[in-house]
Amino acid sequence: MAIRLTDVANEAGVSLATASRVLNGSARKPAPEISDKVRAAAEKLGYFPNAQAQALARASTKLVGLVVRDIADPYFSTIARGVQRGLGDSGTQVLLASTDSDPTREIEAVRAFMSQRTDAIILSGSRGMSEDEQLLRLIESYQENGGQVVVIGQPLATTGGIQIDNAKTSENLAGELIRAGHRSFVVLSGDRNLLTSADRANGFLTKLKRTGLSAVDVIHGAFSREGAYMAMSDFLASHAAEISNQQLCVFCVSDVMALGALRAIRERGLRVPEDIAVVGFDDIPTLEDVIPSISTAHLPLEEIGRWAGEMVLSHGDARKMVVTGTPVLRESTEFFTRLP
Amino acid sequence: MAIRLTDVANEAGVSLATASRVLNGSARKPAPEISDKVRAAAEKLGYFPNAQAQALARASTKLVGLVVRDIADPYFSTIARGVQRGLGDSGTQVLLASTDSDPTREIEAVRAFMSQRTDAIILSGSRGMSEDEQLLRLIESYQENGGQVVVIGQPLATTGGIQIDNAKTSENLAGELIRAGHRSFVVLSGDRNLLTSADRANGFLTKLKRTGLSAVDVIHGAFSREGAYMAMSDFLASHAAEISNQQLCVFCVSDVMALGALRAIRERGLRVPEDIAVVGFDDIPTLEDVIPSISTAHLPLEEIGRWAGEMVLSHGDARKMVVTGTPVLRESTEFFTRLP
DNA sequence: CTGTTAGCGCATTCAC
DNA sequence: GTGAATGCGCTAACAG
Repeated sequence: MAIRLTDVANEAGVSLATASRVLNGSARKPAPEISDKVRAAAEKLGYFPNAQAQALARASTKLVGLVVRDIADPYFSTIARGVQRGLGDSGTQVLLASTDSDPTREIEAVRAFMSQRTDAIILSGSRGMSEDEQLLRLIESYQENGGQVVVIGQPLATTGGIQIDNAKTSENLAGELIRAGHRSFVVLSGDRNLLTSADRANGFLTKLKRTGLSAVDVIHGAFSREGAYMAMSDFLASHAAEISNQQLCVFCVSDVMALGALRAIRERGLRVPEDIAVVGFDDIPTLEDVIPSISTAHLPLEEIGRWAGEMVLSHGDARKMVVTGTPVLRESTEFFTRLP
Repeated sequence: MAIRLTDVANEAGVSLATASRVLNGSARKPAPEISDKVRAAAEKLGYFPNAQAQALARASTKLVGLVVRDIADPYFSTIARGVQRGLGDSGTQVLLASTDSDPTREIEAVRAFMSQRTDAIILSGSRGMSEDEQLLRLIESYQENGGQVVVIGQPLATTGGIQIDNAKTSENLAGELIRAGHRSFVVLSGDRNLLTSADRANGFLTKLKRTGLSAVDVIHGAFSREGAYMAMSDFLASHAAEISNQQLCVFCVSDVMALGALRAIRERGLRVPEDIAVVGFDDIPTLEDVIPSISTAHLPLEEIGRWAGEMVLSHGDARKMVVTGTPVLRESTEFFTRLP
């Protein structure tokens, strides 16, 4: 790559220092005439500051790393959009990494971001179990070196971020479903070691218990559309009898899983909500296009991302905020009474 | 940030150069004993190479910039996933920029990437009209300085990339619809200055003409779900008569627009496909969850992204490849004969 | 095979 | 207000 600041300085007949001062904000303001000359030279030569060199000379890189599980998942892509919006025109660039739910890859991503000396790292798809000691240590050392960490989802002791109160949200959601008339629930949860999944499932079960109810069953699948599809298919195959007896309500710990379950239910020739009701969690944009409309717990995903971005900019004083989702009952959970 | 290579070298009692050689691939291999000592020191101190410094000293940054219109749009997020997959474990990091369809922001994104000295830039949401002279000049200067450019969608004279043959794909799609029995078409196109949109609409119209047919109407809306929703709503309101007369088939130049149109149609109380057939373009993953299943032209989005990523790695000899979509007729275009 | 040295491009003290 | 010099952390000749 060519055209260095030195070239611009020469072209303008000034010193390197002066050129630097005019082309980038500096306390000392060069004379207007000089400034114009330098700017003209830069324009003429097509100068572009070398961000790497600047980063080296300054302290900051104006880079923030965003870790997601899968950028093609609407949950994460919506958050990603929010983050970019939150960063606005601050000139901060986003470095993206997808982990595919692989803890190893998550660590690699953080390592890579540390190498890039990103000013901040936004973790949005972390497992969140404290067992990830390696990750925790990594993050701590990043923080010790001045790195900022914003976590979306689980709180992480040493970091700020947007915590999602999954348990409470699920409790509220269960409450609404019960109020709507439902009594027979099945919980479709994700991987057992995914804190998000566990919290949502447990919150739901807690509310049931407190109301004197209990889940007909709690099943597990991968925290994905396919995982839910398979788990639901298995369940339907082995519980045909119970299903025809009553209107079950299946609580899926994420909308993406709800969509997988929905497909399994349909393939089985069952109707939603007449035969089986389905609820999700997250309120991803995709739901707008699904019929029947899917009940869920609404999370302001894009805003959450935006807040994360803004926290980064405001050099987030390790601020923590808590978001509780809002139950939204739609067609997929309309209650039907069965005649015996 | 702390812990430099120098520190590691001191700790290990070797020279800076040696430390560098063992910690990063070099032609010259230090002795095993020395290597172990250095690695141990690095591990102990928690050393992380400073990517900025490395980039400065080497030539390459191992960074690639990805420009999309909106990362929350399934079309782009799927491509983004592909790109990441294509880059695999090459250690190349992805810098993400969203333009919101604003040419200015696209230019800013490219500028930013040039400043970051990304080894390559992948343009996936470009307007593609040659009027963007500013962008073109920018890209040329980037290339002159050794930057690689991969364009997804429109070809761009000086660059390689994955070209999507929108016109031909649309022609084929129209052909299939005609074969299925459809005769009355409406084309719902996007912004007039979006080449992708124009090519798709024109290809479709070309095929109609060649078959002795012509579109009942060609309407325009923003190249988005909302844009399509509004355009379709307007159309339905002002063409009620024609609609009840026959089974129209609405070709939307993208799936996202098809989803918007679908919503407008439903709100109007019309059925798809009985009253109106709907076709999209792209085959975004979202379609899997929509009922009725939407006919479309299938594009291997994730693979396209992957190819782009691979091109970057193989230092893509400005290779160009052309992809033609495959018509996929599903429920949304089932043909119904009207009784007079 | 290992160590020394000179930049990579820029910001920034320090003199003038 | 402007210029010369130093260093950011690292790689790559170049010597030894």
